Amino acid sequence: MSNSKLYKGSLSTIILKLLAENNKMYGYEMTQRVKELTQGELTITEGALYPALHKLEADGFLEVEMQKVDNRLRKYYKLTQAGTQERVNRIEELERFIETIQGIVNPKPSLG
Amino acid sequence: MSNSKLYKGSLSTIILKLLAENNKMYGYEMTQRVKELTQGELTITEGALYPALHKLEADGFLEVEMQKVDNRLRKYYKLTQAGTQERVNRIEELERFIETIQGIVNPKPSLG
DNA sequence: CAAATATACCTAATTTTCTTATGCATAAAA
DNA sequence: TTTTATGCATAAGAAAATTAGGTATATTTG
Repeated sequence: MSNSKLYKGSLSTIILKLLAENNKMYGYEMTQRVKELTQGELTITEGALYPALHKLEADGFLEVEMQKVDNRLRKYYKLTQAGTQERVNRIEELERFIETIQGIVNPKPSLG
Repeated sequence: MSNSKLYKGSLSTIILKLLAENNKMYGYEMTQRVKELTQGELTITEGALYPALHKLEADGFLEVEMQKVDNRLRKYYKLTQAGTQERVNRIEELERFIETIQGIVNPKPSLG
């Protein structure tokens, strides 16, 4: 039941935000963290996550570091300097969107 | 400058919300209303709007009424009964998304 | 009066960003 | 031993935008 719809365009912002708070994370870890943070409301699918990570890396916002744990390979991502700046922009944009859409969904009556 | 990004998936919710408050509206009017409501922050492009209106109509959520004003044709849309219900669902979904994403962007520290 | 802007609709090509469905591999649990 | 969990990946397809046109009338501006 439930499971909030992921509005297209918000995923990479979520990734940048997670990495800003955790220094380095690997893909699978992100899917689990989002489940925790949202009490299961939001599920990041791997089909969406991995291509998004690759794109952020190609754009120079993330850098990669491989690590073997329990004989399984993990691909750790962390923010580059450009990624740190991009995160600020994206969060700002997301917050502006939320304010903006609340101006439509919960319009304040004009004064006067 | 500015102009908030429209997260993909939110447009039809905006349309349903506008029609719930204005009984009937035509496309061009919606683009202007959104500009007003958001102080120019959000611009609904016609390339996005018209296909979205057609889809909502095809899905049975909107009905159409033509009207000629000043020798120009207007296509007024209004909610059907199904559309009125759909509006409730979509607004709910959007608000759940906003709460959910704020749980990620502004996570509350766990108690204890 | 001519040109630009505003009003009003539309669509087609392309791009972005998902979902769904796979595939591979190792480890732990049932 | 089969399922679930961990961990990566991609490919086909769908959804929903952007961008860039097109048509037509009315109004404003230089």
